[in-house]
Amino acid sequence: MAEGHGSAIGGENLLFLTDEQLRKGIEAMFFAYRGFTADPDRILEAHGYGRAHHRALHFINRTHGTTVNNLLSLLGVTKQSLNRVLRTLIEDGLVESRIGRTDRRERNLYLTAKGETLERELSEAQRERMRAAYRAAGPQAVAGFRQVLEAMMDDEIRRQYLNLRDRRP
Amino acid sequence: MAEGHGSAIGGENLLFLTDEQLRKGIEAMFFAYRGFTADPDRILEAHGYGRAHHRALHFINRTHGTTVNNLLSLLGVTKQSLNRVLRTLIEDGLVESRIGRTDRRERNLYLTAKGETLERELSEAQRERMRAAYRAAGPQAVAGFRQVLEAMMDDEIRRQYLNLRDRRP
DNA sequence: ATTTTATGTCAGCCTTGTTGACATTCCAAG
DNA sequence: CTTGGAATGTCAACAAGGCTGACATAAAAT
Repeated sequence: MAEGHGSAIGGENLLFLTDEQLRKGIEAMFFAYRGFTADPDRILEAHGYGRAHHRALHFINRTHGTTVNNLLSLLGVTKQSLNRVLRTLIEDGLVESRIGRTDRRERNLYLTAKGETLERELSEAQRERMRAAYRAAGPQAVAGFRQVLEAMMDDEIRRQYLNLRDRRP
Repeated sequence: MAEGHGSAIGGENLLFLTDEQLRKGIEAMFFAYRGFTADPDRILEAHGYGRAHHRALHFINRTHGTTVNNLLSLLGVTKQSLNRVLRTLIEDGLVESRIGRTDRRERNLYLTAKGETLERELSEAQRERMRAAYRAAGPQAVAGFRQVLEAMMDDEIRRQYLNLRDRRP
């Protein structure tokens, strides 16, 4: 299968990329993502939630008071799909939905104390795995890891990702 | 990124990792994985398949003649779940299932010409994205990327991942 | 001869994605 | 003030793709 296409040759920073190397990268993404979600998944299951709940909790915690629309574009799902998850989180008292002050059509979303507790439990498990991986790989590897991941995102998503810096009040 | 993150302090290879840096890594994984699957997803949709079919095609292509059990442990799903996908791929003439020669209980799985065509279409789209990301990030980044991803895998999965090297006949 | 293994299959359930339709609320333009 | 459109919520229905449990078959292993 197509060995020997995709080779960059020459001057400075060019890579010699075989399809085999690229495939290993693809497989690494696939398997690593499994590890990446494994710990939160276990915690979520114990609480009767799924990954969708985790994502909502994460980004509500990340950008306090975010609107539903903003959350939708971050998560990349339909409002109906998000709404189902959001409803259970609100019913269970993990998320608070406040009517917008300036625009009363909007809802501003916040974690309750209970929601923050679960979010912290989830993110600490995930951070711990990330921390261990970072330590094992070393500082230079970490920088490269982030660079490649950012380059892999769709443009619009990358913009949103970068805008998430230091937004917390 | 990489402004002052991943700074090595103290003795050898120690990292100073803030929760904020770890969170950016977590979000990078989440968003990058979306990009990672975006191109194949579009192709799959046009053919009436889903990600599960892609994964099966990938690993059958990767390890020609693999058994169902082996595929199961690579994919990390139940046989019922895999079987549903596999059945449609066989019915559609993308995959061939041959009775094992030494052990006739086993089924050895192969891509047909048609299956190889789709697999190549999918993997070329995915490789192209990976190649672009690698080029944008540079060789050092690529090495780091792989190191962090490997460190993030569960041990058993990493073993399987490493065993996939150079297995192709 | 019996047990175990590998596989397939049926049935049913859950999560989480989708579309479509429709109601409500409210800002903003005419 | 009325009306159009935007933001949100909700209901219904459907699909993909996970899961469990139960059961069948063939073949290997004991």
